[in-house]
Amino acid sequence: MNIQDVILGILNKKPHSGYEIKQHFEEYFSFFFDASYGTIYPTLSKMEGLKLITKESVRQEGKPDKNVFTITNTGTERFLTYLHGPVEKEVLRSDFFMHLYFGDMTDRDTVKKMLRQAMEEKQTMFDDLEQKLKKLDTKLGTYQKMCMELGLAQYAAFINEIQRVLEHDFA
Amino acid sequence: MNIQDVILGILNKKPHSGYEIKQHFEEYFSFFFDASYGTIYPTLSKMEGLKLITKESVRQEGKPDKNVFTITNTGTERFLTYLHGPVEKEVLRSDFFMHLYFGDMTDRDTVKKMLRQAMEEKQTMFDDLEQKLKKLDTKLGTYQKMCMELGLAQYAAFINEIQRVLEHDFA
DNA sequence: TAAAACATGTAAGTAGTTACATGATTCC
DNA sequence: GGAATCATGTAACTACTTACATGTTTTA
Repeated sequence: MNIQDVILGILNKKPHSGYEIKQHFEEYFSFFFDASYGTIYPTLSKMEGLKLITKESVRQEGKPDKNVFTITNTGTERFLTYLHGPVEKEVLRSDFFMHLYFGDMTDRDTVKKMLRQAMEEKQTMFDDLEQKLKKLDTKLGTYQKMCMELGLAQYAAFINEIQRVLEHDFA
Repeated sequence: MNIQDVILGILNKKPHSGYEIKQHFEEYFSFFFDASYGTIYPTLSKMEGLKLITKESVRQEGKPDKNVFTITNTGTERFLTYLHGPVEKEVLRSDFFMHLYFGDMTDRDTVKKMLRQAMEEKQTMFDDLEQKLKKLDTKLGTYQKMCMELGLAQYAAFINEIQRVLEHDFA
């Protein structure tokens, strides 16, 4: 999976501008993927050069012009190749786990505070994702919902486990 | 969190060679952090230049020589600064979620297979981590165990949710 | 009139991987 | 003798972020 595959997937549903692609990332899959404008715009140019997508300038009322990108047949082919290909190993990079791992090098209270904070942050993420799921309910397909429900299940497990640890080991 | 902080944390317990550091990554926190030799060795050289660590060549019986690195006072200070500093947002990059998200662009059976495979892989990771936790029991500190238990809890939640989906939506 | 949202893009830098390259020693 | 493990390192490359730079339009 690279950002090109992800962009192709989004454009395969309907045309988007770079700005809209970034919004899609934030709205729909911020919890398992993200990319900045600094990656999106150069990638779109590159993909246009590769004939995977085409650009069209669109005038808007009350908003600046935008460059809308549409997927080509080559692009769709390439996306389906990705989709039918092997699923890459998932990568987690967690500073929270690292801090916890080395917790014995600081005092109990610092660790306790960190655990509480991590739990609260996760709870916020849980609430946000849950709200999003409710709000977008009819707009979402089965698989999009599954992604969010899986995300929620993992968040809930994390929260419960921290709660347990806080009660059991830090009483 | 960067790799320097992680290496300092490991060396703060006891001196290690680059090879041993990589082994530590794999043995203890492969599920939330990893780095290759291509990063480890150049980083160790850089850290030696910064006086965060010192190098000593050690002859071994039945094995090639190794360069053992020891943390300096400056290194310990720097590590504690990291440990007391803010916890960075965790980053997940999941090709599995991406494939699932775009599942409606392929057939049900392909998705079903993918879900099954993901569940089996997670189960393997769960089993490996659980076994490691049992095997290393006495060697692990409270916080190391917590990390592993948290990891297990999240794996279990993922597995259960996939199982539920497989029974409920793919019966 | 200032902030927020919409919109696009570049340049410099960071952080990492993969593949290559080498070599010792042990175990089968 | 060949595979596995131990051990170190470099070079080329990939992929990304952050900060910079610019500008429009709407809303408070």
